[in-house]
Amino acid sequence: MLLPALTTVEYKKYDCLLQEGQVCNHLFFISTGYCRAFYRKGDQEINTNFFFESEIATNINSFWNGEKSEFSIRACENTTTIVFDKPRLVAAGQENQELATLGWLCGNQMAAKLENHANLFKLMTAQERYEYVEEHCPMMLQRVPLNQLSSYLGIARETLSRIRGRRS
Amino acid sequence: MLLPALTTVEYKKYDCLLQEGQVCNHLFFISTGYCRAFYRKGDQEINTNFFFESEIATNINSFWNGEKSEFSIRACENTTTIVFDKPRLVAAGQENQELATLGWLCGNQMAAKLENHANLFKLMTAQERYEYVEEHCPMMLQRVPLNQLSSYLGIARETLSRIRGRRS
DNA sequence: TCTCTTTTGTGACGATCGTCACTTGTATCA
DNA sequence: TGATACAAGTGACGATCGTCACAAAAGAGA
Repeated sequence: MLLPALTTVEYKKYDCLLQEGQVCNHLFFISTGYCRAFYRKGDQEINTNFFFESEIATNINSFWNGEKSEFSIRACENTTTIVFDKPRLVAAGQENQELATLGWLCGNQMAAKLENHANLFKLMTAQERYEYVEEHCPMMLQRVPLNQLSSYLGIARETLSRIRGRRS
Repeated sequence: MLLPALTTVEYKKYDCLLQEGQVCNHLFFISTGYCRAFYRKGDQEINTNFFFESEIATNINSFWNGEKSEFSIRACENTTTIVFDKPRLVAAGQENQELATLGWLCGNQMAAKLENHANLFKLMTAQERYEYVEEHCPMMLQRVPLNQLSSYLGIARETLSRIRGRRS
């Protein structure tokens, strides 16, 4: 029942999954690779999220409410995704109760992730935030270049470099 | 169809809607008053969220996944809520497709709120965060005491007091 | 109205972090 | 493999913000 809503799509490094200003009509389930969500602020990019294998990359607001996205999503490696098309997903959801729950599962996962992340800033200092990621998402440190990570953690690239140096 | 799942409950100021360590089995729709969600960190409380009229207060993770809540929710004023009971809500959802969507509407609203909040810290300085709230949630400044607001904005109480002084 | 408590304001000082400028290291690709 | 671009490390300096201590103001209750 789901099959018609699914497509496998490959993105090359730097390719755009979602462009700022567009409406997001897809859920991207990441099979391999990873990607990042970022805002533009003046002449720089601020990373607000990273999506790795088995996570769903999307702009929930844009997807459900049809609003234009304020951020872009780009592949950071060559990335294979399983794309859920919105109209077809909705159609499938009409026929099957189970599929409808996919919607809130997705929102749920996203909310949990965002809440954790927001709390990093309220509960911890810059150094503690780094150590948190070190412990809970070591993969992130291995795969995401430091200059990309810095805006995600709200720390200047130079400071992040020094924090890392301090503890090895 | 929804009626059996609904109860009106009144909470007095300081009353507890959700206790840290408990599983959250309710959605609290706020009719009047407001409440706050907070973590305990050492001997202090860190506010992570405020819920005002027409918003739904809950711990989404705990509600959907049955995990113990890591934070508490307390009334900050005498507060009237419409409580959605989980088992009854699920039962109603079985019979009616429309009701099932309530689940992701709620998660969706929460995710949007959390995302905005997380971005405050990555995109803005302390002063800009204050100005953002001043512009987008002026009610918060009027109703939430400054010492409660400070942890929500990740700013020391004293600094927040000075920021406010600077701009009047 | 008068305590007692809570909230807010203010000064001084130090720690942390951001910024700028530059160097070093590491990919990438013709 | 050499040239170019990108990523990461480093030093110096200043701005911002947190912390501590205390004073003023505002509420709450008897």
